[in-house]
Amino acid sequence: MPRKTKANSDLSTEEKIKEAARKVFTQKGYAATRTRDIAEAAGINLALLNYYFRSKQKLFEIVMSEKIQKYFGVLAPVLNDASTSLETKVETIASKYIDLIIENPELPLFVLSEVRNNPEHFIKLIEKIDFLNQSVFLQQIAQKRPDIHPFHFLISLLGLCLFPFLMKPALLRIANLKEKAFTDMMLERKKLIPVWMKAMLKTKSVLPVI
Amino acid sequence: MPRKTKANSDLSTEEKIKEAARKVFTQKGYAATRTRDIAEAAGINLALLNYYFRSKQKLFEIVMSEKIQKYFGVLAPVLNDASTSLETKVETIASKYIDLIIENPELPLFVLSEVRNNPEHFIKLIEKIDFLNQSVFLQQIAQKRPDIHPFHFLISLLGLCLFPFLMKPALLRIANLKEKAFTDMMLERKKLIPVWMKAMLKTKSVLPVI
DNA sequence: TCAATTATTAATCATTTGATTAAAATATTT
DNA sequence: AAATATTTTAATCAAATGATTAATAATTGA
Repeated sequence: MPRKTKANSDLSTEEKIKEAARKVFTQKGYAATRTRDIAEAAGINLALLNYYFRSKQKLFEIVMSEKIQKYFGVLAPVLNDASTSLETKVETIASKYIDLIIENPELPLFVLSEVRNNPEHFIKLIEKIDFLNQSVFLQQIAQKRPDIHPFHFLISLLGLCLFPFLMKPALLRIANLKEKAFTDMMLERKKLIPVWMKAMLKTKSVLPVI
Repeated sequence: MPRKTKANSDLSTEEKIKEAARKVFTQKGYAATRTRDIAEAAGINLALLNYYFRSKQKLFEIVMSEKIQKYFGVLAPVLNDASTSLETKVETIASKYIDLIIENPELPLFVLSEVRNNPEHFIKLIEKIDFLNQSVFLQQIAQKRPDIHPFHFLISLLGLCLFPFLMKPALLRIANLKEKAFTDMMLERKKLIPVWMKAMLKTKSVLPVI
């Protein structure tokens, strides 16, 4: 067993493994990742992986937890801030989210894939974001557009931010973009999305009243 | 070798395997799928899989090709129709796409994951949609909004259609939706998205002129 | 310093898994 | 029906892979 009791000066091995795991898992997904890949990427002996983290699964869960926290942690405080306007929230979310994902471009697809493959791992994490239902953000939307389910707008906002990163490989090829040009476009979207969302919230009602 | 020369009355075995492969591959992704899973789902002996399709990889490529064709095949004719307005195109795409995905809800994530894991498999297929660059659709957008890269709008449109399906598992849980309610929301989006896109295309310019 | 603890390594295990083989069953042709 | 071709099955192989073990090295605490 690895010791955890003592303040060990050199955390590097354990951290190296986690770092490598983050990288390989996010790149290839759980099933396609071999523990040997992680060991190699970390520059450590394969057995050390099991020494520090019992199993591939355990290591994955740790890395995953952190990722999800990062993924949704950005949202929570913004969405529940009663002191800011809806418009401000949209601006903040678009800006923070796009920045976050520019630095973790593989995160969205990774999370979505793994939620699909192992939904049970995410029950706890999803419970953490149950606050969303009662969030100030959704209330503000509902107030402005009582005719449309507020989740329509939340999904749209997230989709406008995230989807380009999901399409990135295809996009680079089809639109003939370089990495830099793609990033620039995503930075542009930080300005575009709030404007778009504002316009979307203003549109006339088209859904039948029930 | 399976014979292919003769008009065999009973295609069922080969087709059963493909059907099962479609299902299991799209549900779990390539790496997490075991040929035994497919065989079991198809109710056939494992060896038959290799008898009809040499290898897991070959079977996957066949199934994949068909899926992608379906995925992008809907777009092509619509995007290149010079006789319809931009608005009409947006309506048609939103409507057709959402219908398509309601019937293949796992398709988007499957395609995106596999493009990530094996981009080389998709080079040919991506070449097929190179027409997009010169498509009437993009030209119409560029004409209406010369200040914004037309791909911004294409991505947004696709994102608004597809992203809810990617988020579906989380959404059902968080928004407390049932399957039916989710589908209804997606049908609503067929009306909402064209209205939204129209509003987005009308917004005032916010990007700096270069 | 030296015993005890912790970390690391190489070798190996056991299971999973894609694929093959040889024999049996079924269908087709003559 | 006999011969031939095709399909299906059970058994098995070989490689990959997650995990363990036993020995060694390094570190720590007395």
